[in-house]
Parts: sequence; C-alpha cells; structure tokens
Amino acid sequence: MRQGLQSVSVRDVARRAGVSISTVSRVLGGSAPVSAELRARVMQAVEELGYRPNAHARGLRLGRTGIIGLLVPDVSNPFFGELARVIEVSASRAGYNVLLCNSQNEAARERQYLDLLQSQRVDGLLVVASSLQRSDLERFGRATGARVVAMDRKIEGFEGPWVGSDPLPGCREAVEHLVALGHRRIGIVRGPVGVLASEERYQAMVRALEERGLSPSRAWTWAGEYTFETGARAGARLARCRPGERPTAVICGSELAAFGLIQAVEEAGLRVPDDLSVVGYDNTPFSAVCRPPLTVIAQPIERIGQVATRTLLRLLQAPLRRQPEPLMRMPGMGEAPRPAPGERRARSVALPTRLVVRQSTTAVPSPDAPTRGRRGGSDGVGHA
Amino acid sequence: MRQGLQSVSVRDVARRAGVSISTVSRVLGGSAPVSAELRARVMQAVEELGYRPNAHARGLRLGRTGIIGLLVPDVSNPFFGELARVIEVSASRAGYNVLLCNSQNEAARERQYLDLLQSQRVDGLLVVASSLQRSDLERFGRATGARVVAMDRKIEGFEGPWVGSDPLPGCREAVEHLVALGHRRIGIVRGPVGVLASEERYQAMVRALEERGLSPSRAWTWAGEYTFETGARAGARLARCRPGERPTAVICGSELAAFGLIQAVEEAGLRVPDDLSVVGYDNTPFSAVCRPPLTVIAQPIERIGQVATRTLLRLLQAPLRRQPEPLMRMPGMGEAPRPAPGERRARSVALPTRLVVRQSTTAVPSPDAPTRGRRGGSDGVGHA
DNA sequence: TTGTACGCGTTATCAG
DNA sequence: CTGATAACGCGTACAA
Repeated sequence: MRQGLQSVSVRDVARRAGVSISTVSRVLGGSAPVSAELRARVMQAVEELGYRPNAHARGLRLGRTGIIGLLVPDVSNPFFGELARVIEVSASRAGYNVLLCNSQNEAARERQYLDLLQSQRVDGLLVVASSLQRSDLERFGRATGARVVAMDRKIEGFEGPWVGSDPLPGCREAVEHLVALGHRRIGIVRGPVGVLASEERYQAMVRALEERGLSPSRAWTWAGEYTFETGARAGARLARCRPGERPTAVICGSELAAFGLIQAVEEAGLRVPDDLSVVGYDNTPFSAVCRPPLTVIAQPIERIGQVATRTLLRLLQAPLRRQPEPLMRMPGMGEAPRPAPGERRARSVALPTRLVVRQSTTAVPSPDAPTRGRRGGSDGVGHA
Repeated sequence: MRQGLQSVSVRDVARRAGVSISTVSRVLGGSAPVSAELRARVMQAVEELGYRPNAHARGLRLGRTGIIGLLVPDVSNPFFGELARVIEVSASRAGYNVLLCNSQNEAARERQYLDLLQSQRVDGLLVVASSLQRSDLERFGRATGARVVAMDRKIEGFEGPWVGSDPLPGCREAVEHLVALGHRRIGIVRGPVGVLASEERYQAMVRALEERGLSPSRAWTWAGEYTFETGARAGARLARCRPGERPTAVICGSELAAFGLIQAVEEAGLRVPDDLSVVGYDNTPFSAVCRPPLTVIAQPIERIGQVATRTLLRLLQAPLRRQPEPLMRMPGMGEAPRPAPGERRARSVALPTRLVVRQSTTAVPSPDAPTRGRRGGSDGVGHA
C-alpha cells in the first residue's frame, strides 16, 4: 500500500532502461560486470529520472549506513565549528558522510540527538559530551554495535577512546610568559564547576601558577560556562575591584570568555592590554581577528579532529563493520581512497596545547610598584 | 542472512517481553490500546535493551522520515551557524529533526550532499545555495517529492519559495549615516561577481550611494567571496592608496570581510575608525565582540530562520506528506505540539535589513579638506 | 486485546 | 552475463 511517497526507485530505472532491477543494481554498485550497452541504457535512465538509491533500504539491507554521527554542544562556537569542518573533510575522504548534531548545550536535546543517531543506526559516533553520562554512551554502543570516540571533554568512567588536548603545557607557557612580563597578580576565568574537563583545565592553570610560586586568589577566580557572558560578568566584577587589588592579567578558559571579559572591562574604562593583559583559550580564527589580537593557549583543533576521525575509522575496520561502498559509482563522484588497514588497538590521545602570543598581553605598567598611578586621591569617589 | 549487524530490534524486545512484535509496535507507537500489564513488560524490555526503532525500516515503511535537510555553505561562518541554530529549534518544536550539511563553499561537496539528502529521502530541504542551480533543485524535488525552500541567496530561475532579506533599507541607512558623518569617498568590499544575491546586495549599495549623489568609484570597489581573506586583500590594497585618494569609509558585504579589512588596514598603520570608518554586514554576535564593535547592516537572522522553517512546514502539511509521529511515545520524550494547520500558499519573503550603529564608524577627520594632514612630503617614498 | 502476514527498496544469492 | 527471489525491521490490515 503506497503511502503517498513517490520517490524514484530502482524499479522505475529498470523499467525505463528495459532491464531487470538486479542489472541496475549491478551497474550502480559495480558488484558484477555488465555489458556496455545495458550499462549505458541504465545510466541514461538514472540521469533522466534523477535517481539516487534509497539510503533506508540500503541501510536495512546492508546493516551499514556509511554515516558517522557527530554530536557537539554548539556549532556556533567557532571551536566546534572548526572541529566539525575538519572531521567532515577527514571522514568524507574515507567515504563516510557526517550527520552533524548540535545539542546547543541542552541536556534534553543532547539525549534526543543520541536517540536519533541510534535510530539512524550510524556506523560510528564522535561526541563532545555536554551532559551525557558514561551510561548513555554505553547503552548506545551496546544497542547499536556502533563505535564511539569521545572528543575534547572527557567523560567520567567512559572506557572508550578519547581524543583531546592536555592543557598543562600551554598553561605553563602562558604563566611563564606573563611572569616574564612582570605580572604577579593573575586572575582566572575558569569553566563550569564539577565538569571533569573543566576541572582539569583549571587545575592545570593552578598548577602552572604554583610552579612559579604564585597562588591563585579566590577573589580573582570566576567560574561559568565557556561563554561570552561568563567573561563579561567576570570583567564587570574585575573592573569594580580597587586598582591595587585587582589582577594585572587574566587567563580565561575559553576564547569566548576572553572576548566577553575584554568587552566588559573596556566598557568600564580599562584598556587591554595596557591596564589588563588577557590570555584566551582555544585559538580559532577569531583570536587573530579580534582587536587586540588575542594571546591564547592554543588547542590543536585540526589535529584533534583528524586523530579522532582516524581513531574511529580504525575501529570501524575492526570485525563488526566493513568499509562503506560509495552509494553509486558514477563518473563525477570520485573514488574513496581507502586508508591503509592499520590494525592497532585504538587508544586515547592527549595532544599538547601551546601558547600563541599576540597583542592582548603586555608588560605590567609599573613593575616595581604595580599599584601606583591610579591609586591615591580616589578615596572620595562615590559621594560626588 | 544476518550481515554482522547486531543492533537491537523490535524482535528482541518482543522476545524479552514475551509478546508479539506487533504488540511492541503498538505500545511504542500508541496506535492501538494495549493492556497495562503487557505495556509495562514491553517498556521494561525497551529500557533494559536500550531499544530505539530503526529509522531506516520506519522510513521505508512510512515513506516519511521526519527529517529536514539543511544545506549551508559554511557553518563556521557565524551567520550560518546562527541560522542553523534557529532552524533547529523551530523544526524540533514541530517534531522534525534536522540533518545539517556543510558544503564548505565547495561545489562538489554541495552536490554530494544534495545526493545524500535525496538518498536519505528527507521530507524537506532548506538550502542556502552556493553553487547549486535551479536544475539541481528541480531534479531533487521531482525525484524525491520533497519540498524545497531557498534561504538567503536567491537561485536564478528557481520557482519555489525563497526567504531572505532585502539589502536596500539597511544600505540606505548606512549611506545616510556615513554622509551625516561627513564621508564622501566611500569604498565597497562586495561579494563574488556573477552571483545573483551578491549582485543584488552590491546594487543596493550602489543605488543607496547614488540616491545621495555619490558615485562609487571603481578604484574603491573590491570583489570576492564573503571571507576574511577578501577583506584582508581589500584592506591591504586600500592602505597602499595615497591618503588623499583613498576612501574615508568602506561598506563591506559581509562581517568576515569587515574583520579582514580592519585587521589589514591596522597592520598597515591605519586606525579604525579614526582613519577609516568601516561598515559590516550580517550582525552576528561577533559584531559586538570585535574591537572596535562593528557598525553593521543587520540581517534579521532569527526571523529568516523562523519564517523559512514555517514556510517549509506549511508545505509539508500539504497533500504529499503527513505530520511525522514521534519515533517513540515514551515518558520523557515530550509531545510534539503540532502547529495550527495554516493552509495558505507558501510565498517568498524578503525581510528588511537595518543599520546597527556601533563604534567602527566616526566622523571624517577634517570634513572640509578631507585630504589634508597626511599628504605632501611623501613623494619621494620608494627610493630609500 | 493479541498474533500473523505482507510490502516498503535494496543487495546478495542462486538459477539460467 | 542476466533475471528472479529472499531478507533486512517496521507498521498495519486482517484474522483469531
């Protein structure tokens, strides 16, 4: 009973070409030799009808979709946007398509997308979890047989591979850089409390400071999501500190927070970097675009995406699944160069961060007496 | 013959619950009454196995997927990132999932994604075309029966609905604003030549200038993709003009180009807005984040996304397709509030642009003698 | 109220 | 080299 669906099927092609459906299938799939004449007739019918194989029927028959799910918290954050771009390129080079899901940092949406990806029976999943638990991913893996690779944010207790970066090297470089510029009072805009990866990043900052004999003051530490608003809030608070009691430099746990911070302190009359040095995190193209260009602890976004994709692809070559055939082997579609069959076990990878110095950091105004210049004579402020 | 796929199916659930397949189906779909006891057993089995219905089998059976394809040139461009976000929210509110495809401005990738979306038999398509032709979309529509709505960029000859914005109001406001600040020599960084929407945007700028009695100089007009690099190239050229011969203000056809322009001219020693006023286009969150905050011709991104989605949904209610049922009617999944069955014909919509004044525009240095101050004495440069 | 059987579009297998 | 056929998982008409 036709349900009103009227898409072109292999039957239509076969009828038009005057051949059987299996001949059409063989022409398109290249699974067996077909005479030149029939092949031509089939291709012409395909062309005229604009036929493309039904992925659902294919998926059902093959138990394989050639699709990788990519679940991220927020594509409009350039870090994830860039990550998505890199993954898309890597995956499509290997013949896989990417189903991009954007949870918008909402737990409900994230679970809903995980369900969708399971329903779609994707072959594998690359995930930057915002609130997903180990149990969610385990259920997913168990029920679908799909492979899962976590990226960027670690997931408590999840035993699958994780690909991300190690904040410590970059944090050390950043602190070293600031200390060399004469900074001693260094503030932190950290990520959300209680989130594993955020805590690790924060701990790396603290450790880097302590290694230099500095202890991070609680009064100069602000926490929140990795958003513009978090930075703006921190900036507003910071600007209200008395000049002698506020940090001369701030390290932010994200680029967006750094942008927010800069905007807020400049609105409050401070200048960056003259009155306050700012270090960001991530290093998307926007770090270089900002005024002033942002000094950042850079994550190797491109490599994270590449390594994660390669890790997943390697897992997909393992027993359960096979390489996806291209949907159709047609003139213009390009061959999928299959990667060398590496057979090593997939492991977690932590790539190093590093500091990229731009112009949002500079020397402390007066190294020896850091509180001079703006203090004094401002005691009476507030009565006007 | 099992092909190695081992995902959980409705059979597994039925077996575990000790009922028939159809009972499971009825429980999950709510298509017929089931006794409380069996329902409970089924739900428990679903829970334990982590079962989610196979979307391929469903799609095959129903001729409907509940999925809307969204094809954009570049999600890492915040304009499209924001657009995608809005659409995702609107669509999911109506019970549809969004399959987000990022062509990265590559023609081959764009066609490949169009094929993928056709293979996936999406119910509808929202598309910002970068190089797709009318014929591509017509083939798509004809072969799949899916509805297509174009966004942002118009497509030559495409007779389906288009939702975007009208550049003229914003351009008029921008020129008015600049003229009021004393600018007479106004440059343009326009979009790619020969692309319909880009030409329209450019023509709106030209017309707005002419209405004010200004004629855009060819020497101050630069064309290219809407990218950072295009702006940077234009900025580098502009900075090489002799001070008296270069524009005092520039209108850019995109935000990214404005960023590039600002970076390049500042590197060349000019300051924005003191030496050069800059007007951008689009108005994503980054316009406000930049130093200086960017004066822009703002597109109503959110409304474009909402209107486009609504237009598509209205078309999907028409004869061919029906409302998608939720994949499973489970406790935590939330109901899909179906939109009121509007039955009007879907039409194209052009929403107005408007100017948002920030700090990248300011008065011409010396209104009466705009070429003074930097000229003279630089004749001998180049011999050093 | 529950179970059985069919078909959606594909591809793999088998027979010609 | 080509054509007929079964099966993938699901929803539903129909029989019990």
